[in-house]
Amino acid sequence: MDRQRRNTRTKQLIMAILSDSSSALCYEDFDRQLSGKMDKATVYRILQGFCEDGKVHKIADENGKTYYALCHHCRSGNHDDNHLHFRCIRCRTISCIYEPLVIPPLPAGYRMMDANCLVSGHCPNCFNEIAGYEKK
Amino acid sequence: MDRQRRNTRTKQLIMAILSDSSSALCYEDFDRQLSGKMDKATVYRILQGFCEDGKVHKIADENGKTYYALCHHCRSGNHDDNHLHFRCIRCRTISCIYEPLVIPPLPAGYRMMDANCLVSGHCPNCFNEIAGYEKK
DNA sequence: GAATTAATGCGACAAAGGTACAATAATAAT
DNA sequence: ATTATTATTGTACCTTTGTCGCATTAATTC
Repeated sequence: MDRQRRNTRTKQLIMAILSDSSSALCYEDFDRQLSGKMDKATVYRILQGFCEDGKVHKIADENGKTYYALCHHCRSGNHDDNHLHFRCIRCRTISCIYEPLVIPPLPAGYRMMDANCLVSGHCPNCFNEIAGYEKK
Repeated sequence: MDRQRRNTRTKQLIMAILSDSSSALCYEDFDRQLSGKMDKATVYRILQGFCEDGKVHKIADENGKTYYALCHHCRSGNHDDNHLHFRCIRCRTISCIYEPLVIPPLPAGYRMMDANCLVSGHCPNCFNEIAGYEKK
């Protein structure tokens, strides 16, 4: 029998922060928005729980730091987050890109079960700002 | 003027380990093959240097642990490792897949500069073993 | 062989995250 | 509404992965 989840204030807060954000968030982002009022362990445990429930997925950046973003089409224990993630090298934000991701056929014998892609470059916002500066 | 590299015994050993391996290696792998004789900091620094020189590239796994593999077409300061990396969920090895990787066109405004893909599943070896067991 | 300076070993340190356990607070049961 | 149950939280501490400063060692150059 599964352990029952309880709908606590902290979980609601964290879920609200996730819903309000257009980009993926790391622990520090949550801590800042929670004004440091919640313990580190609690925040990590809640995010971990959301992942187990299929509500949130993890994204590992180039340095291994973990970011969290809401899932759109996942079910508990059956994540389907094989979409692209984009890291802007200027503003550092990571966001989900929901274009269908086509992984090329793998060499004979490989069986793919999951894909995790982090593309980096300039996001539209930053690209515009850079272009703006150049024109001046 | 760049700081000159010196061709030390340790560097040769680490390069030999990399050349002999068909999969990407993490610090522990190097440490084991060096029988724990080299200091942690030294090993990390050498690997870091190889990366700067375009000889080696880093791969971050799902948990942020770093793996290292030889580069094939990179120049110093100009890495071109946008190939797929494959993590076998059974034997845990990570290997480079040199099939051309086609990133789908990004939404308007995004400028891609680099891509990092970690696909996971079963490698040919493990898939065969699993299939073998099922038939018995 | 001597001088120069890159590389190494050592110890301490840092960031990201997890764990054990007692205290607290959602739910369920009465 | 009150009590019982047990999920959740806070606290303190630990682990893993990796970095830094600095004195010592060893490749290169002269």
